[in-house]
Amino acid sequence: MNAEEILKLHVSKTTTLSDEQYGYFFSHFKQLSFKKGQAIISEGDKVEHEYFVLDGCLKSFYINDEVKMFILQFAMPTWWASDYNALYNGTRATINVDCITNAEVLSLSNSAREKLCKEIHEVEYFFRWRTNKGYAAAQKKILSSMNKDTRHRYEELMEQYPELYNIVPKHLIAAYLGVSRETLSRLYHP
Amino acid sequence: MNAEEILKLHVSKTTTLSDEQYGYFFSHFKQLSFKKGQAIISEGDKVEHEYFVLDGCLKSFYINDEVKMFILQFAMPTWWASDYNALYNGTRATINVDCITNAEVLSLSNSAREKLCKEIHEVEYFFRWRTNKGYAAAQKKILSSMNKDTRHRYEELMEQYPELYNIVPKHLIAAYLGVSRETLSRLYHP
DNA sequence: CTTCAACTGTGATCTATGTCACATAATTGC
DNA sequence: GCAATTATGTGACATAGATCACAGTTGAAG
Repeated sequence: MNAEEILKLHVSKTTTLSDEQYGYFFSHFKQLSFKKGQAIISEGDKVEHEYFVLDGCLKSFYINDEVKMFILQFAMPTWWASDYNALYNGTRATINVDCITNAEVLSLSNSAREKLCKEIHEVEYFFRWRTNKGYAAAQKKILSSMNKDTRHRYEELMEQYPELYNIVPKHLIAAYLGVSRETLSRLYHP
Repeated sequence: MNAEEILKLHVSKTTTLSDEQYGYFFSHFKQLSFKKGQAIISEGDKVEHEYFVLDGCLKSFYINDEVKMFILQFAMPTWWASDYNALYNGTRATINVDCITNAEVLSLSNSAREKLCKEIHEVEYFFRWRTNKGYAAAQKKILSSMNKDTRHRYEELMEQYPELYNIVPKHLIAAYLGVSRETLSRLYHP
């Protein structure tokens, strides 16, 4: 399946666009290839785009003053990633996004999204819906981190995204769960 | 300021509606009064509405199997609250919402929101924008909880919402920060 | 005004997790 | 194919925070 079809399938799950509308919509995206380890957004950057993952796996993460990494999200195919705070507010990036594996993505600029939302009511619906999903997922993550112990959160993650087990090194999983790599290791090597 | 004016001011910060459009928009809201301690949404309820706070303070929270409470959000005037997961997906509530103080709210049903979004493009823009804000706030909360110690998170909260200090009992603040009331108490009484 | 419930403070433990240190294994680049 | 990273396992110890127990304090309702 090519990029145009993958995105179309994704959009059509919630939104109805005519072929003409979809063609116009898709024309605003640019396809990009990245190598494993390559940065897409780095702290301090001007953030002008968001990214739709076609293939591969990205991570969005924050590095604190003690140079410790905290992973907000792994982005698998059909997921979106960016520093949305910076993107919406026109501020500099505080979140980084880079590639855990080689990746194919579609980029969409903030201005193109806003233009499309203005021009096509259905597109605005689509992006509202998408953010709703993101918001619900974020809430769930907050509750899960307050409520459940590390083992539970690890198993929840593995159950929901088994692909991660093979693709993502354990210390990154630990950084996602918010524990040290040693703690995660000891969970299954007591 | 009355309910209609408060909501109008809130909406007009991001969105331009004609007086006629706004009147129509507002006609879909219902004003409700609640007493301190009263429940608005309880676990297991069918969730059909979201709530815009005019006056007072709500909390949205989760109770786990050990009957421990975790607060997701305090909702102050001009904030929105509901169990959005349940609201969007038509599932039963897992999140509770109740009143920390007496409260005046405007309720909007899910179906009315969707109808308004369909009918008035600008309204769809408003709700997309609103969820964007919520999403950004949720991300910030996730990072903050992974990254900062309890004292930092407490001070951040107090700095951003000083009103809470007088209105909200400390054990609820602790439930928001995800620590025990004893730990929070000891922060400032060592 | 008084009575009961909700809220807050504080000591004595216990426990999960962090940190540091080092060893080994697996990947990647050349 | 080998060297150099990068990833993982594991012991010893430190520590933030949980839990339990109880006392004092405030506040709301009759």
